[in-house]
Amino acid sequence: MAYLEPIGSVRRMSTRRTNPDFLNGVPELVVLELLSRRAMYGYEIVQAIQEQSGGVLGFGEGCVYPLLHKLEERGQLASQRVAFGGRSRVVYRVTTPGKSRLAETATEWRRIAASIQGILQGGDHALVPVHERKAG
Amino acid sequence: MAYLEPIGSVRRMSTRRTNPDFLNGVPELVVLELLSRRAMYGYEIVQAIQEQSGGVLGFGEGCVYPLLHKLEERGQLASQRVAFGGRSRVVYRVTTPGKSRLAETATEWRRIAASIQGILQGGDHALVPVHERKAG
DNA sequence: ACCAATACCTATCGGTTTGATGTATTTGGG
DNA sequence: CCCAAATACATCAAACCGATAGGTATTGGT
Repeated sequence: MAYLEPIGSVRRMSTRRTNPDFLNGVPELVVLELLSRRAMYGYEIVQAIQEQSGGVLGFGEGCVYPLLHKLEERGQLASQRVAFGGRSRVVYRVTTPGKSRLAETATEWRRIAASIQGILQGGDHALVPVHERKAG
Repeated sequence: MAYLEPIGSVRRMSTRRTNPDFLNGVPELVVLELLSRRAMYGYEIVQAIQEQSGGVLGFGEGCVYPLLHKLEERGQLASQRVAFGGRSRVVYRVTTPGKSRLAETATEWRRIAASIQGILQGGDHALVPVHERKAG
């Protein structure tokens, strides 16, 4: 059906983001956090993450959209289709369970980040050999 | 409790760790950091991660051993089999390329962690990146 | 008409971590 | 002495996640 032209291959700006690892679970946390401030639509979130992170984070649409769907399935987000200039956007907001989830994951993140930070700054002090024999 | 257990099925304490996500790439960073202080063997590293993180991190052997092999393949670690009381341990140390790698990933981690921290504390006042500082 | 940006979506690939299991040796308790 | 637990190495399947590349449609600028 397609014409012989690469009509589908819309050589676009590329949604690539080249994130540097360390990111498991972070998209969820960030999306919940951003949406907890105000309702947003998917495309907007993708850009907001880039901007608010100063370009450090850049989760593509292929990461964000499936995540939004998943969070909605879980009942942590709710969506609403909103007409906007003859066009429609799917606007998401955080539900009450979603707020709980955000609180949990944010706390968890701080714990873990602090722990890693501690190890990275551990330097030569706090150098305890692992010869602690189980005393019990 | 049948005593006729197959000899191989050693019902052990289970190496499960139940880490809470947020961890992609972190094992590598932590292993390089710990080894940069002093040479260690695998089993020791697994325990050191738990202890030095105050129990927050707990990467199992199934995570650490393959990681050690991978890092060695990359030339970022070097290993040496060391006899120890009729037993042998594989002791790892960080190579020069490994130290570079550690420096890179540690810097990267700080960038990302700071960014996420910023978003989590962002509230409504938009934080503007302050990387305009430049010597010269 | 064309192209870029906007706006939604899905599918697939690859890497990582989890959790289980295998194997062998040493140590400690009864 | 025997057994269980701890030590110490290793590998593997499944699951999960994010990166990347597609796919479709609308709008606005030139």
